[in-house]
Amino acid sequence: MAKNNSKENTRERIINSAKKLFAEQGYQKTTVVDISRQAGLSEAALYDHFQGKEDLLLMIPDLWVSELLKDLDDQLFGIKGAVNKLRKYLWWYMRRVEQSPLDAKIVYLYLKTNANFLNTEVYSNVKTLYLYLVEIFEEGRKTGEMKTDLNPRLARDIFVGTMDHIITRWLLKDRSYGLSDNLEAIFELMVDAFKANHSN
Amino acid sequence: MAKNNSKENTRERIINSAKKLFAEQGYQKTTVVDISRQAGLSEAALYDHFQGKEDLLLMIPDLWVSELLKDLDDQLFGIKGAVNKLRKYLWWYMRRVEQSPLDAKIVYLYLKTNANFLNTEVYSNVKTLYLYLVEIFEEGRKTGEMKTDLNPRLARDIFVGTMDHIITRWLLKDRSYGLSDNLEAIFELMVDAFKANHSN
DNA sequence: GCATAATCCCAAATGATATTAGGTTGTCAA
DNA sequence: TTGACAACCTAATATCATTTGGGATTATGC
Repeated sequence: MAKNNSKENTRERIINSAKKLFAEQGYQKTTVVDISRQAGLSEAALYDHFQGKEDLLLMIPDLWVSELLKDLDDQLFGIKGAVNKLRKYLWWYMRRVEQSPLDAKIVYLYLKTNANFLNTEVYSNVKTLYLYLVEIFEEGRKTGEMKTDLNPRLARDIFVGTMDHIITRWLLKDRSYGLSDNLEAIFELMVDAFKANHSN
Repeated sequence: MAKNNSKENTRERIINSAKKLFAEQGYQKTTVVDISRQAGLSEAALYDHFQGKEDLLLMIPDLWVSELLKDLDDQLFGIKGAVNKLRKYLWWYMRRVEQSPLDAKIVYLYLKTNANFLNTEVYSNVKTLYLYLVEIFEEGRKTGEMKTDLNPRLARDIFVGTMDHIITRWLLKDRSYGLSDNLEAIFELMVDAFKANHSN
């Protein structure tokens, strides 16, 4: 239907406008008027599509993280060995962040401060993304590729923490350098924490 | 002087009120009226002491991080070996966070989203805090206690990223468990990424 | 002492901005 | 044709952050 289509179009236009403005000026400094102007609408019309400004903020990364989740299976399919999967995970994720810096900025800088984040669909999807890591570490432990006494959740903390830290700094510094610089070096470093000690 | 003293008192009362409310309800949901009521003042009086709500937000962790910085030298003094210093750093920092959860919450959840964060005194102090880590890693590299080809800045990224991740989760989960649970285990794991391989 | 200035505080505007009310137009199905 | 509904609008209203313009109290200089 043309109607439905136009509605979807408008929704998308609003989301994209908000995404752009939130990422550029920050959540607080962006006004609802800004967003609706950018989308070519009145403020009131925006409220027919979204509950409000905060709702809009939570909506934006929802889509992105869902897509990530959908893609991940594909990306890891057919890769042999825990270390290789882990490497793929890292490069894949960093690339996706680099390709969608606006979404990433909203997730990393604005979402976590929101009191409702933990009740969000996004949060549950992020947890699932991380779950893959735990599984990879478990696989590595079982196959002996990694330490046999490796605690997969602690390993995940190190891995995710390091990724998040690098990403957050990159976002704060306005993406003035390549996100994947030094990535292989840092990967090798981290992996030494997980790998079985071959010389023993 | 009594006057100066009272002024300092009021300033402190305002800061403590704001700290409490920001940490409890979040920055956005806390109003200036809330803060001034809590401090037993009118809104207008608050503006004689601070430039505004945002200024207040940036002021709060300033004090805390300065204190941390002052304390750090003392804490590391007299500890021999890079790994031992690193362990001390981790436990010390986590304890300080546990002791000042309100400050930590503001730094970790609200400050990073602020556009002016990078121009803040806090940011520069945080960088100095991290610099100690780089120095520890350099020492470890030089003495052979750690890998001779260890890149100290990458090692710092892993270390800081992991700490931050653990702290952020703890804060988001409303500090419902001990922050230092599993700390030694995660430390041992991380250190394997940095340590020289003794068997080679 | 006394005038002057400075400090600390307030009640009441002001201004910006999120949100809502109520109405208009256009589309479509019966 | 008409009634319902979708999508949009203009014009309130509500909620704060911030300013204005003092009032009281306390130092400071003479």
